[in-house]
Amino acid sequence: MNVPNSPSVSPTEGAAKLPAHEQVYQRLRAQILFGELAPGQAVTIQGLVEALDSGMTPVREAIRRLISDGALVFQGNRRVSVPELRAEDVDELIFARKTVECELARRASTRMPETDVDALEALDLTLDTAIATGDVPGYLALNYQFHTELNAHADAPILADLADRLWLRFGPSLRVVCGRFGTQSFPDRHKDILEGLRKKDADLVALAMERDVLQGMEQVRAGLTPIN
Amino acid sequence: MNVPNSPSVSPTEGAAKLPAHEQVYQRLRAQILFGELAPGQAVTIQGLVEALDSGMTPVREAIRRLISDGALVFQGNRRVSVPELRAEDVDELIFARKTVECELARRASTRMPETDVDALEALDLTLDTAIATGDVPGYLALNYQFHTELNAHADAPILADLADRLWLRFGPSLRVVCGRFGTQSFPDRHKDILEGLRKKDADLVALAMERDVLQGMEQVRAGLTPIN
DNA sequence: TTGCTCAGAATATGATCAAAAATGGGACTG
DNA sequence: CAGTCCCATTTTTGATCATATTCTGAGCAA
Repeated sequence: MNVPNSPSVSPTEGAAKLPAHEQVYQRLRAQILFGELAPGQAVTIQGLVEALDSGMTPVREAIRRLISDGALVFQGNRRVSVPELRAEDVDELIFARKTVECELARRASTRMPETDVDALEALDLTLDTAIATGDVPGYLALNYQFHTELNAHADAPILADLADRLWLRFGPSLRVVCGRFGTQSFPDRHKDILEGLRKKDADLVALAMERDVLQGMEQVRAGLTPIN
Repeated sequence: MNVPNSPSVSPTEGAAKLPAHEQVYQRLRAQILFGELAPGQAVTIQGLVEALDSGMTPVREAIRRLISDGALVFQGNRRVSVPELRAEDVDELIFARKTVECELARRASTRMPETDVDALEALDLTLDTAIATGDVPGYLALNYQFHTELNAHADAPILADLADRLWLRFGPSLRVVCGRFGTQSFPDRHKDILEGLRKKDADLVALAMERDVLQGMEQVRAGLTPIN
């Protein structure tokens, strides 16, 4: 799931040219999205400076961006931590994801060329093996990638951006769910989505997406820490 | 060792409670939201350091946050500027605002106490005078405040956050429209919204909000620069 | 318990380095 | 001979870091 850091091959272009604050942002973002940082966990600037072997300024900028993303919360005093999801938050996320991601799926169904559907299906097969083998990090990364690539084909950058932000909010909790129940409990609707994409049936895709979102979010709700 | 506590009176200033990067963020955000920065205008760090008489780090962090908000865009090379809205963007914004803000209005209609509806109505009266007198900055600020306070009463922080972000995207363009057509061309639906809030009629509020959003966004669409 | 002190972390500044845009001179072409 | 294009120089701006300053919260003493 990581970007292959091979700056030796392509000297002119590649990940090595990204500024440090961008690299720190991407890494931290991935860590949050895939649950390497637990909900409620404190995040300190100097801790990240040491952990990521970076300077202080890039870390600060990355943290600001992630706070704005809703992926981190600023706790009044100067403390920053990974947010903990509440039951009411899940209701909002369900509504927002249903409307935004269904619309994105609808748009993608009319714009996605056949070859890209093939690629998405191949991705979904890899996802299935990750589920079968209980590979939690792989499952989280591939599931996210499935939805992200679908959204990217909707040709709607603002909506895709909204969807991306929503994922950042429940990413840490999703990981908790997987840790508690395993990957077996995630019967997704990706096959239905793919079928709809092949038929270019927007309604079918939207319906399948709605079910996929609902199933995923109900799992998240079930995995919320009851009170403490 | 410091001088013992005398925090009662501060001799030099009174508003030093917020950290500098927060102050810079609020100011820049307001400038973008209310169109003091034109779409397409370049934003430089050092320019802001001089203009706001601040250090480099606070400006830098504020810019990162605003990029994450979608209020500024990072233009590949290290340049940052105020984004220019395109016709397709308006379509997305219409969809997103309609779904998100209508839901927020729906929720607010069942939760907003009578006294707060009164306050909102008073705000709307001030807004009317701003429209009548052609006070563009006042109109923009009060209109934003009307919607923000309504959203705040929905008890849905995630959705309210999404809505706030959407406003940042079309704020600069809204100012352009006002500069071109004046405030007279904005017949809002606030009266209908208020009526629905009084009756606690969620459907009525949602319908009025949908019309208000549509009217506003169509104005924005009409004011897009048709060049290139 | 209350108040003081102190260690440590966050905030903010300015300097330094690097990169990109702007500028200007020179050569080439019409 | 004039205009234009290209490339090197200059200058502006962004990125990063080391360091000083401020603030928070915990520990200790009365």
